[in-house]
Amino acid sequence: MGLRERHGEHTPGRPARGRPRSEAAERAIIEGVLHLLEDGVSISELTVERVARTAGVGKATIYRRWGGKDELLVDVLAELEGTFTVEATGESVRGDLIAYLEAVREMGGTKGSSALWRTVIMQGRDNPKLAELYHHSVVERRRDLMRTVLRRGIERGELRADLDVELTVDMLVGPMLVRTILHEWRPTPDDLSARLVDALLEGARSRT
Amino acid sequence: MGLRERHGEHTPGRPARGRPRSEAAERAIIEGVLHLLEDGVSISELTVERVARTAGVGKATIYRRWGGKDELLVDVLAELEGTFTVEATGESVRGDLIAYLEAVREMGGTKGSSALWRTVIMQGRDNPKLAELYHHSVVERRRDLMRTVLRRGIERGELRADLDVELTVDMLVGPMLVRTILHEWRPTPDDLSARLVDALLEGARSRT
Amino acid sequence: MGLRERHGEHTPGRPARGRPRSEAAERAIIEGVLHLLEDGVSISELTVERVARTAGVGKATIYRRWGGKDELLVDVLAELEGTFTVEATGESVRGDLIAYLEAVREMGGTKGSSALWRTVIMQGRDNPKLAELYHHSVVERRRDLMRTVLRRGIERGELRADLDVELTVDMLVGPMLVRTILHEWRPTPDDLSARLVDALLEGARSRT
Amino acid sequence: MGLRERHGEHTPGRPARGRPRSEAAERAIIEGVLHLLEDGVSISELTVERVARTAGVGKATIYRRWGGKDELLVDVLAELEGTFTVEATGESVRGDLIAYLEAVREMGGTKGSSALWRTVIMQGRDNPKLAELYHHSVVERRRDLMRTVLRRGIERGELRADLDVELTVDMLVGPMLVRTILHEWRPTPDDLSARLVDALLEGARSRT
DNA sequence: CACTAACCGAGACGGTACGTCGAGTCTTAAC
DNA sequence: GTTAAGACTCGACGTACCGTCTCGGTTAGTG
Repeated sequence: MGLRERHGEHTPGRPARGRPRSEAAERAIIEGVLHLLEDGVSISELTVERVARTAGVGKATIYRRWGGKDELLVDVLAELEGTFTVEATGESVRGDLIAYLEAVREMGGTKGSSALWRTVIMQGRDNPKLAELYHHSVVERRRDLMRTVLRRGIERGELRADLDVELTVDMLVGPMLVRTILHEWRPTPDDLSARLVDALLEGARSRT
Repeated sequence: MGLRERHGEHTPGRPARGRPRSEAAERAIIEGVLHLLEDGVSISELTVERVARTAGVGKATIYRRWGGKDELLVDVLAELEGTFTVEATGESVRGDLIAYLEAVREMGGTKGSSALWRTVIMQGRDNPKLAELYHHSVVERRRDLMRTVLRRGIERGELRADLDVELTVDMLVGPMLVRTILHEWRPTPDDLSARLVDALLEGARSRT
Repeated sequence: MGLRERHGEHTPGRPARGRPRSEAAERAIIEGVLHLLEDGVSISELTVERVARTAGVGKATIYRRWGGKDELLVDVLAELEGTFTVEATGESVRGDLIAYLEAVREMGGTKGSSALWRTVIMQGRDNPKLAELYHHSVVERRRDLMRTVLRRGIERGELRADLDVELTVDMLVGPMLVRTILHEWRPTPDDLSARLVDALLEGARSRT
Repeated sequence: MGLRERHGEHTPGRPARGRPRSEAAERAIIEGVLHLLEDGVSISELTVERVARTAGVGKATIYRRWGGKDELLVDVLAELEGTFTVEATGESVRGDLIAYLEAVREMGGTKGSSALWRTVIMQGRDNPKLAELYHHSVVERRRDLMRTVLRRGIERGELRADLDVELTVDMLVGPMLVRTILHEWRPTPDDLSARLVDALLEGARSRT
């Protein structure tokens, strides 16, 4: 995943010494967190102590792999991210963008996912390295998908040549985040993605 | 403000007895938090214990007014919100929207402000009542300003008659939030507001 | 007792501020330790965590008063020491010495007492200040009683004029310690004190 | 030595198979402990983990030989005990006893020796088997030397015929222990042994 | 000479206790 | 009845060792 295996792992240069780290323990920890989140345990209730108890693991085994709760949660989020897939047909820019936003919407709906998003956003100030790491390996990967779609649209002539790609990505991602994370309680109608893409494509100005 | 003065205050019906609450203490607490935030103290370092020490106040004095750190922070955010003003001339929808977004951008740049935003966002799951309270008295007030502008634009014929107002608000607010809170580190060029409004008005579709 | 009230207690100079320390908590802690010792809990099983649980007290409340388990145990020992009394009639040196040794023997037989003795002896190297404090306020007090008895014996002519008082104290205390602490399992016959005193008085040399 | 080679050693009945235990490792461990003790490391700081690190040995290598820290320390003490020798000429009871006590005094002065004594004393309650083992193989051996000297004195008529040998041993050993272990800080004058023996022989009673 | 069982250092494992910190509540004297 | 101060119980923090287990890699004998 590129996020895990960062903390105190042995350097691949020298030969592996001592008992290797248990993959079973690692899985038990991450799945323990997911299980707790699915049970509606909030982030502040998600103590390292409790995760260890749930996973049937010593606290030290957690701290051996991650520097603390935050780093662990980033990896759990990465685990969820692994399930993120987009079915972009490439037939039209409109279709691809809608497919992408639908995928984002589904992710946001996943149990615990938005709570985790919140946490990583929260940690941005406290732990800049963590935030940067997360953004480079998760956020940027997603944004790149959109950039590719948009650039192809410009090349094909479907989108205006002077389009500000970065700004457009923000205009697609931003509203989706507002709905799924900030105003989680607000309903997200099924055709939200389509309406958002259309609004972006057609513009708000009256054309009489 | 509507947010403060909620917790454990004596009912105005019966006569006030004993020593009245010190307004000086209240100011000292809120300004203590602001001072700490300006000094780069992160939210997790912002303990009630530390706030009390900084403000030269007993912990009980804080708990007498607010239910906990979260409620206190909402009031501090409301304090900041009080400085939020928009100079909307009413001359054109474009100008008003740009003026509004510029005001949002300035708020986001305020020291500690985005950290507080993060916190309230974070608390959404843990403390739904708090989130709701915050949204109704701060967020909705802001959104109402935009709705008014947009509806006036529709009436004037500047905006298309079938415009989805709520969605459009999200498309203006969302990207701004992404910049000022999520990707705080990304540069926010001076003309960002104008470019965002224009992109929204004109649409992305190529018009040959 | 002179041993307690050492750790982090407020200086009597300035006025007492804040909630005073709970004497009930203090009693609960010390009596909790005594209760555990009586239940046959060994010193290494006597964790701070367990004492806190038994006494129904937070760990911090213990650490607020004592620097750690060792200091606490010295105070518990002092508590036991408070029950140490000798019924010396002053009629004869022999009688007084026997009475004293009997008192020592009873103390050693007290549940938990010898375990505590062991601990303090043990800590001698690790924590010299603690050991010194203990010796000055407990051990020396006891030895002084014996010195007085012995000096009175010399004045009366019951004991030889050139008697080495310190050495004689050691010769009385040492064997008793060997029996009650070191070789706890060895039987201590009822007339042990008398035989010890007589052996000391009469000497081992054959007198034909 | 009689103490070592107890733990998990292969039964001599069946043929020895596999790699034999490294004597070098064993020496490294014991000398590691002695080295640490000489460096002023206290018993509570003397963790198995640290001993293993110091000796350049895996923890399992220690646990393969001894059941834990306590058993290891008994063996280290036995190592020291090996240096205990008495030069008893047999010419007079007085001379032999003094020679013996001098040997004890020298042992007590050895670096780390008294700390180890303390430890074994300490463990008496927690680990009775250990204490018994230690007493039978170290303490009793020493005491037997004294019993022999005393009985010879009685036979020769140097000592009174009704002498309580056990009690007399205690009266010789006890004061020496008090000085070298309990009151380690008290000076032990060169002629202490002689004065102690003389006091025991002559008695305290005034003989006018 | 190959086999193989038990050793070796290293270090991860599930635990327990450590001593500290903060949460939110309670109890003083002072005003 | 408030105030600042500082106690209280509770529970999580992150660390250190415990005694055990598991690696890859020796190091004898035996077959």
